[in-house]
Amino acid sequence: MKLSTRGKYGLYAMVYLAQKAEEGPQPLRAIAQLGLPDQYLEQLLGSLRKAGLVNTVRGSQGGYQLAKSPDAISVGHIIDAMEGPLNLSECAMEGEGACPHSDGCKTKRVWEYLTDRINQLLYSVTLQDMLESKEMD
Amino acid sequence: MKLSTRGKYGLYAMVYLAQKAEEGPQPLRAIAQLGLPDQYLEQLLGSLRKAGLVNTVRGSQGGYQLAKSPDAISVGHIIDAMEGPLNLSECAMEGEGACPHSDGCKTKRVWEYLTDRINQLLYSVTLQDMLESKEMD
DNA sequence: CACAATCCCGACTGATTCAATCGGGATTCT
DNA sequence: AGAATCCCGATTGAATCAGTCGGGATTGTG
Repeated sequence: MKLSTRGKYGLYAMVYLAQKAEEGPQPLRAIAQLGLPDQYLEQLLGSLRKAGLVNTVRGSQGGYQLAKSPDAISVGHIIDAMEGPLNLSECAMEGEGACPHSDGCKTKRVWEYLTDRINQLLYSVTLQDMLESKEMD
Repeated sequence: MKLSTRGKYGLYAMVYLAQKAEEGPQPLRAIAQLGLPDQYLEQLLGSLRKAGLVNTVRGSQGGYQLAKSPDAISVGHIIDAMEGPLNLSECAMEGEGACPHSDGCKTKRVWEYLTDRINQLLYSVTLQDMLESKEMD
């Protein structure tokens, strides 16, 4: 079970933007210096923008910048924007229709519990924490 | 971000086997009554067997049974068997080669931290807990 | 022994997702 | 006007996923 490159690249880009937060909008090219394919990165930044995590300035001298302060943006926000909501069981999403399995859906409760806990964890680590290289234990 | 059906079906099957732990080996057909495609399920049980989580008895009257007691098998074991080890950054696996990114690999530490924490969580919930429908908070 | 029930296993297929590219359009600074 | 930039839908090739197929091996039962 691995994260896709979307999540990984997305976090790289966001950390970069957090580091340059005081320096005005960063053009795509600059971010892509991290070693990411730039046209692909452009797509990803589009998703981050739609999720309200980055702002863009168009035209010459334009670029991308964080839409909020680094302590208001967490890894969870980024993964959510890049890979869609974390949800271990689609069961947890179907409002309708009882679970058809004979275990009385014990599993459903577990997936919900685990999904919750993992989300708590992901939302608890912010870009600010990463910049400070906080010891996280 | 979702779990694949492998993980989900795998857990269903294991919960089923835990419930029937006292009743001898359960044939594939019986497990597939949960609503899982049986030939596919057969593959999955193969993986669970290779991971040492189930034993099989071949021949007539044969079937599958848990290889250990339900409190020795966790959701983490099952997901690991079904989907491979949880690893948010492939970076965490490459022993060689420094991370090429200019953020000094702050991200690597975060992925490692998160991977650890999520694993702790997954390995902390056992089949036994699920049978008892423990309140998990 | 023969047979049925069962597990074992590699090959295959169709659908979906992933990673990335392409081509062109719109905006804004100088 | 022109360059720098973001915007966006379409497309592609590869990988993975979900599931099927066909046949083989093992073992209890009559």
